[in-house]
Parts: sequence; structure tokens; C-alpha cells
Amino acid sequence: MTPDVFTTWQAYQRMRVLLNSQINRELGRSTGLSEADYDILFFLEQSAETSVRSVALRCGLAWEKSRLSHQLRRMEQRGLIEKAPGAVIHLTDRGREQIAAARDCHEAAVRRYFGDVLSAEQLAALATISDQVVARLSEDLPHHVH
Amino acid sequence: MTPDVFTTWQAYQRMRVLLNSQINRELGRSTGLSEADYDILFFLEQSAETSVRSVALRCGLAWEKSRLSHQLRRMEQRGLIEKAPGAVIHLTDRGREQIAAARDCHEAAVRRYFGDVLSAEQLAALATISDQVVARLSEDLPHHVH
DNA sequence: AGCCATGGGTTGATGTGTCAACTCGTTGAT
DNA sequence: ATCAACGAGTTGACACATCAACCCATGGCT
Repeated sequence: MTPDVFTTWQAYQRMRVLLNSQINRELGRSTGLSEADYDILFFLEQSAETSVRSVALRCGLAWEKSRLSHQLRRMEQRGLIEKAPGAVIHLTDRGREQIAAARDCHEAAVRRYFGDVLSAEQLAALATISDQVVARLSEDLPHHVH
Repeated sequence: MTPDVFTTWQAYQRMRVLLNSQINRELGRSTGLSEADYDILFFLEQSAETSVRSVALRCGLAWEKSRLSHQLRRMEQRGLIEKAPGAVIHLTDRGREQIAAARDCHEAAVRRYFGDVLSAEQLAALATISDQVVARLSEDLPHHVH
């Protein structure tokens, strides 16, 4: 492994671990939602239609099917979502409240630790880097993507 | 949240999730080690001294203490490490074999999906970005760092 | 028609991460 | 010398992720 690849990988790993644990800790402390909860609720809220099929969640979030199934079961038990026949999921009023409250907290944390720290050029560079890596991964996994 | 921050955050999240799940899947399939196992073993092997204190692992990996405790217990049960009195940890022969075998697999995956995809400039830019974000996080957590 | 191959969804077992509460030894102040 | 405070480490409970094994409907194929 080339030394600069190794160095960058180490730095990236450190950012990845610390950044996400910090954001998730803040989110959990102030709203009681996990990252998984947030991702689901955010996706449901963004897709304006009242009915979202399970499979749309799976593709949109790139989750394993069993992970989604377990997560949706837990979230239904907590009253955040409802499952309708036909593998259709929708937000409950309670879920809508929670995601609205959580978004402020989440976006503030993303801005504080991420957006405010990087220049416009750095943001653009990181977006390109991410897209390239994701494209490379998609080559090897033609079945998960479409 | 500024649109470009949001866009970059989304792209970064996608890379983070897909890249690490892919590397961990390959690592687990071909060696039976998890990412956590690998991080511990790698750290132990790199620090040439035969005796590594628990707290060095915690600082080096930026892990929570309970996480480390659980992980070390599980790894001791599998014969990968040994705990000596005084919170001292060392590799077993078995652990040394496993990390040697795993490193090839892990580094190949990092090169394939990460190092080979990015230019030298991109690698340098990502290292800088990571360091800046980590520095920002460290400001808010003066107690975890030294 | 009958068949089976595929993919969506569920479940249970197991491994992993987090939090809170606890023990224990050290340190520092009174 | 006593006591309180702190940090290292452990533990138990719980949430979360992954894997393998299922069920079931759909869509070809013969």
C-alpha cells in the first residue's frame, strides 16, 4: 500500500469514526432517535407521497432487507411509523413531530462539525471523491444498484 | 443548511456506508474477522512492544471504554489475545497469524475501492479535510483527547 | 397446466455498540 | 489520616446489524 494512500486512509477513518459518533450522540441525547431512525424518518418525510413502498426505502438507503425489516418493526412498536398492507409504510403524526424536531439538531451538528469547517472547494472536492468511490463500488455490485 | 453542504454530506454519507460495508464484508468473508477485530489486532501488531496497556488502545482507536472491554473479552474467548495483570494486552500466536492473513485482504480492498480510484491530489485533499474535521471535533471534546 | 427460479419480506440467532451503574485503586485537600 | 474526586476497567441491559433460513407471490419455461 502506497504511503500516501495509507496516511489518507488513516485520517479518513479517524474522521469517519469521530464525526459520526459525535453527530449520533448529539442526535440521540436531544431527540432519542438513532441514526437509523433518522434516516428512515427523513426519507419518508422527503418523499411527499403518503405511501412509500418498503423497497423504495431499501434502494434509497442501500440497506439490507433484514435490517430494514427489523428497524421498521421497532419503529412501528414505538409509534413512529405504520405498516399498511402491500408493504407500504407511512409516517404517523408522532413520527412527523419527531423528525421535525430532530432535523434542526442534526443539521446544526452537520454544519458545526462539517459544513463550517470546509471551504467551498473542499466541499466540491469531497463530493467528487465520494461519487468516484461509490461509482467504483457500484461496478462490482451490479445487482444492488439500478 | 447550504445546498452544497447538503449535497456533499449526502454524497459523503453514501460513500461512508457503502465503502465500509463492502470492505468489512470482504474482510469477514475471507478471514472471519470483523472491523473491530482488525483494528485491535492491527494496533497490537504495529506497536512492537509485547505489552500494550488497555488505555493505549482506547486512545489510539478513540473507543469507548466499555466497547473496548466487551471486545477484548470476546477476542480473548476466541484466543486472539491474552490479558495479563495490570490491564496489559498481548497478541497470541493465533492472533498474529490471523492479522497477517487479514492484512493482505484488507489492504487490497482499500486499494481497490479507495486508493486506486483517487488521484494524488484528491488523496491529499481528503487527508486535509479529515484532519480539519477531526481538529474541529477535538475542540469540543477536550477531555477525550491529549 | 405444472414447475421452478427469482425477489420481496419475515424471523431467530448471534455478534456488535452504547449507556448507566458499579468496583477499585490513586490522588489531593482538609 | 480521612474523605472526596477522579479515572480505569467491568458488567448488564438494551438497541442495532448481519447472516442464514424461511414464506410467499410473481413470472417465465416446458
